[in-house]
Amino acid sequence: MPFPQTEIPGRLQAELAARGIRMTEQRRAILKVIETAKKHLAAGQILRKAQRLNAAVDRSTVYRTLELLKRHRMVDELDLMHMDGDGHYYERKLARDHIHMACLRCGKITEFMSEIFDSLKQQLERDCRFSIVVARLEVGGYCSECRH
Amino acid sequence: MPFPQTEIPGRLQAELAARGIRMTEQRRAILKVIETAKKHLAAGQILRKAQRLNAAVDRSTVYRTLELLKRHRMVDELDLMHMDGDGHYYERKLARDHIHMACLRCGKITEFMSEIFDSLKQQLERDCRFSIVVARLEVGGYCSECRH
DNA sequence: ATTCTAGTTGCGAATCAGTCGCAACTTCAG
DNA sequence: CTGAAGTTGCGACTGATTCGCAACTAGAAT
Repeated sequence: MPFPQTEIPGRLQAELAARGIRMTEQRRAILKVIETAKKHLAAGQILRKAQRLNAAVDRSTVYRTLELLKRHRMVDELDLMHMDGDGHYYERKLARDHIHMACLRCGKITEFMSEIFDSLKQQLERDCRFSIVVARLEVGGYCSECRH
Repeated sequence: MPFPQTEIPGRLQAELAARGIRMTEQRRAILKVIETAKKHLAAGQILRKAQRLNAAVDRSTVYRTLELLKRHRMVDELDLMHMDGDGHYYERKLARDHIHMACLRCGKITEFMSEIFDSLKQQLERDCRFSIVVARLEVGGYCSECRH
């Protein structure tokens, strides 16, 4: 994730509290997994990691919590060009959107922030009179090491 | 789809032929459905429409043909922000990429071409030394009629 | 501290999109 | 017209995600 160091531990928990959402042991475990993730995690991986913190965490609770976090725009759901099956990946939503580039050969995911991307979103808001809630730009191709 | 009028009927079929790919009745039906589609179709809808042209078309043939077309970059696979379930949508790939905006209230999909989008892709190629094969920008939010 | 209730959970069954193995069938080059 | 390679239908299967429901709990009100 870009600039993870700008994140405060427990931030997600605090944000949920601020919105008056109930905290449970299970949610705490899941939030911690998402906050400390070093890469994009699929739901199944979040489940396994959360269970290491609290063995009681159930699959459906993970899905329900992800749903909750999505609804509150605290995580983004990614496809990462379906590099591996049809599942989704999740990441903490940060202040600024970024682009995901997936290398079709080595599978590496590269993240990139761009002023041009920001302008493009402004253009959509302005020229299409569209009020953006989420914007997801995913690119598939070959990274600098893999393009032949 | 933008500028459908620039498309020649039977174009997909011709392109497959040009690549030395075998043509079958089933594929003809599926290609026709995709070419004449007025909106983005999910695999199941493509199946039903293709079966009207040729009752023998099977679900797996639809999926296998979509896979083939994706491999040859003749269709793009979209999620359309998962407005309805987790399935995918398909559309004929045209010369120029475009952006998909999905209204979270009315469900309308708006397509938009943008020079800024083109520049952004160039920036990724240049600054990240990334060789783009597919780029998918999907935006969720509220369209001009639905933003309160 | 105790009570109460709306919100949350685990469970297991269900759903749903997409995949696969295989034998039968077609396409099309020669 | 023939044969090999490519394609198909079928039905079983997978893997991700959802759901109904009874039991449980967080946290506000007492």
